Amino acid sequence: MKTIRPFTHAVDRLNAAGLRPTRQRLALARLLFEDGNRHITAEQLHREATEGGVKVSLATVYNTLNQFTEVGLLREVAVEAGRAYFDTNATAHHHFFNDDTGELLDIPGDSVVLSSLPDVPENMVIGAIDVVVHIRNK
Amino acid sequence: MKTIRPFTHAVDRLNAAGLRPTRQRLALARLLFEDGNRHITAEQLHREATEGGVKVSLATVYNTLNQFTEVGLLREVAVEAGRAYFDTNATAHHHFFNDDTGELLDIPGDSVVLSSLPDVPENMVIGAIDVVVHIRNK
DNA sequence: TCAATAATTTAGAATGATTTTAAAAAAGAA
DNA sequence: TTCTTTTTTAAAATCATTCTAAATTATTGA
Ligand SMILES: [Mn+2]
Ligand SMILES: [Mn+2]
Ligand SMILES: [Zn+2]
Ligand SMILES: [Zn+2]
Repeated sequence: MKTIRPFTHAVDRLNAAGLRPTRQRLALARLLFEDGNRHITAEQLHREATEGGVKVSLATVYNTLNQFTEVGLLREVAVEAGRAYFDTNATAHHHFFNDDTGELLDIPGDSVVLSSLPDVPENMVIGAIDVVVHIRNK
Repeated sequence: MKTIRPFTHAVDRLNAAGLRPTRQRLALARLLFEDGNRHITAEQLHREATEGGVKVSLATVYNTLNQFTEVGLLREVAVEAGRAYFDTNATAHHHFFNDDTGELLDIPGDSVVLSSLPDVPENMVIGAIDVVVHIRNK
C-alpha cells in the first residue's frame, strides 16, 4: 500500500504550481527534488543536466530556476555577491557557508535560535530572516 | 584642548593601514568615513565622488573599496546576488535590508541575539555570522 | 634637486553571471 | 489536424566587477 505523500513526483509539483510539465522542466525538477535537499547554482544544474544527457539551454535553466522560485518551489539564498544559490528547501532555515569551497549547507532545524528580534523601522514589516554562518577549514 | 581620537582624519586611517594617502584614496575615505557609518556600493560611491567634483575612475573606486576591505577599514555585506555592499562599520553587527529600495541598515547593537549556535562540521571553524532581516513597506 | 624606482590611477578591454530578444519548437485546445 | 499559446533556444545585450597595459604620481636616494 502506497503512502500518499505530496509532491512525490516532479510532474505533480509542476501541475500544482501551474507550470506545464515540459521535458526540460521535468528533467530539472527531477535533478532538483529527487534526492533530498540541494543548494545549487544555475551553472551547476546546467552542467549536471548536460552530463546526464538532458539537452537544455542555460537560458532555460535560469528561466526554470526563477519560475520555480516565483511559485515557491525554490528559494534564493544570498551568500556572496556574484553568485545566486537556489535552495530546494523553501521553508525557513539557516545556512553554513564554506568560504573556501563555496559549499552551502543547511543548519539543522532549531540549532540556531534568535532569542530577540529588533524593532522594525516605521511602516515596515519583516519578510524573512537569513542567518549565514561562514565557516572555513581547520 | 583636543581629545585624541583614533582615525579622526582620513589621512590617519590610510597611514595606519599602510596605504599611501593619494588624492583619490583621501577623497573616497572622506566620503566613506566622515559622516558616521555608511552602507554603499561601488557605483554609488563613484557617483557621489563625481558629483562632488572628485575626479576618480570607477576602477579606482573598486580598487580602493577592495583595499580598504583587505586592511579592515571596511567589510563587505552580501544581501543579494549581483550587488556588493561595503560597510564602514567593520565590527560584528547585523542588518535590515529593504528589499524594495535596496537600502541596507544597521540593526542596533544587541537587539538581535543568537541564543544558540549550531555544531560546526568536523575540522571547520566559524569565521563570521551574518544576520540579514529582510523588510518591506507597509 | 633630480633622475631612478615603485606605487597608483586610468581607459578600455575582458570576464562572468544573468537577462533579453526574436525566432523556432513544443504543448494544449478546438 | 489546425489554431493558438507557451516554452525553448541561440545569440545578443546588460550589468557588475576585474584585468591589462600604459600614463601619472609619489617616494627614494644620490
Ligand atoms: Mn532572480
Ligand atoms: Mn571582492
Ligand atoms: Zn538550505
Ligand atoms: Zn552595517
